[in-house]
Amino acid sequence: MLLAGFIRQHPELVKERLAFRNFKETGLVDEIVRLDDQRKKLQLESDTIQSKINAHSKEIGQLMAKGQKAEAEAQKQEVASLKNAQQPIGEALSDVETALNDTLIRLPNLPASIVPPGKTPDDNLTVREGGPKPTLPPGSAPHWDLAKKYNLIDFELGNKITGSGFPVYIGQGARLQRALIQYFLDYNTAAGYTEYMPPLMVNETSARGTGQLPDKEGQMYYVKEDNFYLIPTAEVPVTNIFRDEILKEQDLPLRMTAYTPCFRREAGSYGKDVRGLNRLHQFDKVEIVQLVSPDRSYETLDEMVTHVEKLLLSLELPYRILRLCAGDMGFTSALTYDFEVYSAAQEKWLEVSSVSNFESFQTNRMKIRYKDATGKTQLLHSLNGSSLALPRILACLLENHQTANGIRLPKSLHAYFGKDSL
RNA sequence: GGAGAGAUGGCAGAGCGGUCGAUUGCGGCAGUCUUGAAAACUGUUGAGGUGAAAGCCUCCGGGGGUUCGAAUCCCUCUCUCUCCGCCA
Repeated sequence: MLLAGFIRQHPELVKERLAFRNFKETGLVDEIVRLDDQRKKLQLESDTIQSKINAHSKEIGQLMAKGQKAEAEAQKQEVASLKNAQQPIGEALSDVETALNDTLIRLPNLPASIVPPGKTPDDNLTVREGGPKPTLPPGSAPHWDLAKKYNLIDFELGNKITGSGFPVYIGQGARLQRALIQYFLDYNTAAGYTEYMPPLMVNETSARGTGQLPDKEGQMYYVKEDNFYLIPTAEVPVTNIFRDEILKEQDLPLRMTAYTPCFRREAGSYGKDVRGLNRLHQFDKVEIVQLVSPDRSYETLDEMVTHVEKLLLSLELPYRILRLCAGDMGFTSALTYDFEVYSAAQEKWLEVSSVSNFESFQTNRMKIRYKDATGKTQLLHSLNGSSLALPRILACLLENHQTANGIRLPKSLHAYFGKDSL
C-alpha cells in the first residue's frame, strides 16, 4: 500500500495520479490525511497520559519499598483517574488507526510517469514486436484439435476428474510440460536467479502481503478449515519469503525463481476466452521475482523485460510487448509490461507474461526493508514477472509450428524434450 | 488426533511482578596495536510512532485479562520440540 507519509506530503499529486488511473474515490486521499492528523493528535494525548502513569507507578514502587503506604495509596488514586481519562482516548485512537489502515489498503498503486493514459486494453502501447511470423499450411488447426490429434491433452478427462479448466496432460503432452518447466528454470538460474520450491497454499497474511487480499478475494481458491489460500501465482509465497526482514545492502539484488502450479477461480470468464488452453483454473508457471534498492528498480524492470524477451525468441514464437495503460494495470503495479504471443490458428494474441514494478507498494505491506549505505532502514522495491506461463506457450507452439507431418519443436527444447518434433 | 515441555534482540542463552529495551557469549561495525592481516584489548550494535531536537510512547510468538506497575502471573490462539497414535 501507499505510504501515509507520502500521501500527507503530496496529497494533490496522489489524487492526480489516482485519477489518471481512473480511480474514482480520490476523496479517500483527504480522508487519509484527516485520519492521520487525528491519529497523531490522539496518540500524543494518550502518550502524555501514559508517561504520567509510568512516572506514578515508578514512584509507587519506591514508596512501597520505603513502607510509605499512605502516600502510595494516594498515588494509586491519581493513576486511577489518569487511566479513566486515557481510556476513551485509547479507544478513539484504535478506531482511527483501524479506519486509516482500512482506507489506505483501498488505494491502488500510483502509475509511473511513463504509463500511457487509457481505460481499456485497446489503449495499451505496443513497445515492440518480434519473433518469426508463421505461414500456416492448409488444413491447419487450433491447438485444442492438435492436442486431441496427437493425444497430448484430454480436456474431457479433466472434466470428469475435477471440472472444466483442469486439463489432463498425457504422454508426450506431459513430457513437453516437464521439458518446458525444466528449460525455463535453467534459463532463469543461469541468469542469477535462485530456484525455490515454495508451498502451494499460503496463509492470510501472505495473501495480504502481495496484495491479493483484499483485492482479489473471490479469485482465489480458499480452504476454509485451515484458512489457507491456494496460490494464484508463485509471486505470493516467493515474495513473502522476505516478509518482515531487514536485508543488508550487499545481499541485493535478490533474485528468485520458482515453478509452481497456479490456481485461479476465474469467476466471470466465459465463451471462447476459456476454450482449450486459453484460460484454466490450474496451470503451470515459472515466475521470477526481484527485490532491489529503490534507485535501481526501473533499470531492473528493463532487464527483466529483456530476459523474458530472449526466452520467447528462443522458442521461435511471434510476440509483442505492451506497456499497459493506466486503466489496464493491476491494483498493485506502478508499471507493467505484458508479453503476448500470437496464436496463429486462433488468430489472436495471448498473454504469456506480465512483468511489473511494484515499487514499495508490496514491500510496505510486507515490511521488506534494507539498511542503506548511511545505515538508514528503508523499503525495498519488488518486481516480478512470468518466465513463463506454460499453457498459452504450449498452445502457440502447437499452432505455430504445426506441419503436415507433425509438430516441430524449437531448437532450445530439443535436448530437454529428447526429440525435435512430436 | 492424545500427553507433556517450550516460544526473549542476527544467533546462542539469562532474566525474584517495580530502577528491563532487557545480563552474558558469539556474530556485525568502529577504534587501538600491526607494513598489512590474524589475535588481543576498547567502544558500539533491534524495530516502530511522535517531535526541529532533547525527550516521550510502544514492542520479549499473536490476542485478551489480573495489577498502581507484566518479559515475569492467568486465559486463549498459533507455532516448535519430546513421547504415543495414524500415515505418504
